[in-house]
Amino acid sequence: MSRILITSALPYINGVKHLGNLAGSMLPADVYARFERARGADVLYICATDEHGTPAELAAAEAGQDVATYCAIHHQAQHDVGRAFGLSWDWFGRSSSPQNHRLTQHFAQVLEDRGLIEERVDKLVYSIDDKRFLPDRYIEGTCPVCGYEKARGDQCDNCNSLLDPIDLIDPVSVISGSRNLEVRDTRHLYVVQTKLAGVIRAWVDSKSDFSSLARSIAYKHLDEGLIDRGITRDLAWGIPVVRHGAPRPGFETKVFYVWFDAPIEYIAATQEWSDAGGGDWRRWWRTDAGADDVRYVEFMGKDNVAFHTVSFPATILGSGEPWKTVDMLKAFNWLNWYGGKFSTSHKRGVFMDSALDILPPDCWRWYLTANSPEHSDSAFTWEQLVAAVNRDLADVLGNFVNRIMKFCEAKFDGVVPAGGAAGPLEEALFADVSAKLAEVTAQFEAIEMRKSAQALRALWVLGNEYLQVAAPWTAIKTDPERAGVIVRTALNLVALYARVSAPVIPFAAEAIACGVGEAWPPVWPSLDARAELDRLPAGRKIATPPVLFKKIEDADVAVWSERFGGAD
RNA sequence: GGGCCCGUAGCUCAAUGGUUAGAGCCGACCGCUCAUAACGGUCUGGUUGUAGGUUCGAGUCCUACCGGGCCUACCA
Repeated sequence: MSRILITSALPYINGVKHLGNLAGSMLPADVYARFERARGADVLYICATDEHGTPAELAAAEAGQDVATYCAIHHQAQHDVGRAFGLSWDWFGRSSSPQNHRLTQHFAQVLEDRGLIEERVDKLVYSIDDKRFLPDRYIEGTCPVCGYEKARGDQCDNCNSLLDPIDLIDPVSVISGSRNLEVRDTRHLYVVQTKLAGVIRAWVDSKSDFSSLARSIAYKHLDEGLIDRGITRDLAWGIPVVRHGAPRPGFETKVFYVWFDAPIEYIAATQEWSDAGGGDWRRWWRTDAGADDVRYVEFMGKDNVAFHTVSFPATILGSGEPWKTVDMLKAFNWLNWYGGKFSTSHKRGVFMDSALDILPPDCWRWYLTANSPEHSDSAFTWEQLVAAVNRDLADVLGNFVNRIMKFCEAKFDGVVPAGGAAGPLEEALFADVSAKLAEVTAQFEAIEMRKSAQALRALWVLGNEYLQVAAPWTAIKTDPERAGVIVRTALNLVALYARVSAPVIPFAAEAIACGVGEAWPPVWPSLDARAELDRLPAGRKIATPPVLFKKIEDADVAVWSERFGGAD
């Protein structure tokens, strides 16, 4: 049995995620996990909240909570909304877990033992009123190049110059507005990535399954020369910096940088799963404990690629320990909101919790799969959402299931008809379905989201085409046995659709499977349509499920546009 | 500034350098009546951003330009 480890980029703890976060990592990872499980693979799908860093501290302060409480609440909220979307994580962990503390500290220790960590003194801007060092982007001031007054510490949005916050004229803290700032020396740990360039390049060279996007980003950093990375920060919330198990002298008020510990949480979350009785985490992550035959697939937005192709590999390759590394890296672009970005503050865009207020999860899952931003940025529009739900789900799939099951209930007492044999129409159908099954399987296997949806839809369409030509409503009047063959074949199509659609629309698929009395969770079909469309036993009682996909009305769109923005 | 990506039908997107550039949606027409006013069929629709170049052959490769987007390591 093949074993597949799947991770999706860790959603940051800071508030509910929007549809772009879902579309660009968690949803495609879930679709792939469901597909491979149905095929019989041993799948482990791991995700977690990324809980450290300045934004978490600030969000907690704004909410009037201590950081630990804030993170606990929002971890649970993200967990619940993810489950409501049907995300089938085997474990949804927390980067603040004890397991991640231990493992992050372990990696730092091992890297230092191997001479890959150095202490250096940086000059950073300290805000006396905020009582904290300010990350570059939390400082604003006048651009020394062009005079723009709202330049951020790292870059001027007006002239695009890359800046050092120390050079800003009249700097101000974005957090408090305070101008009471000073430059202070601060000591930090650095991973000496310059020593690892050869190892990382050889590793990237060996990853032929990486997308061109992932490879080009990795090579860009390698070609320009890797920069040693600071892996500690002056913060209270995070993983303490220790040495040989004791607080590291001079680092008592510092923690590891969130980007150092977050990817390590992929492994630590698996340990959390393990400790909770899930199984042996080593079989998935240690090549000296059976992880050699694991295929590891990562899903992420393109902003994450450099961290997953350069800095995280630097951590685990630098350790010299036998860790499993990623085999396939699937990177996504952005889902935009009417050409712009999703924005909480401007009330633009739909976030995961409110999305479920207005439509069931399958509608979103289908839309975001069929319009996945996998090869370039894509734009959310209400028009496309309506088309995806009303045309694809309601008219093509939902109506097909409904029309044939209702017909069966009306003419055959809701029982799978017996008797008769497949004729030329069925033979043609078998050939078409076999071809489409092959296409659907190939696209899911290749993790091509849009093409998977396209192929699924083409498979659904075959059902309506078949019914149109076979016309059981005519046959029932003259040749009941022939009508029985048609109904039985079409009901088998219904059952088949439940199985192949399950990765994308699991809730509807389960309702359909239940309606025709089929087992759940589903098993992926073979490519032999003749066999797959002759599975339902004659005489089985079926029950038409309630309307699978309610259509979206113009009035709904008007209300939603008002509530969420867009279309204006 | 550096790097990367994109530009194809009204819209969203396809097309290992190889027939006449294809799908879905939208639109028009025809058919069907089992079904969620649903389904099926036919048709309309293109100087592939612009200008050059390489090639027997270019949407695809090269150059320049125009337009849009992303990344750039301390937001994550």
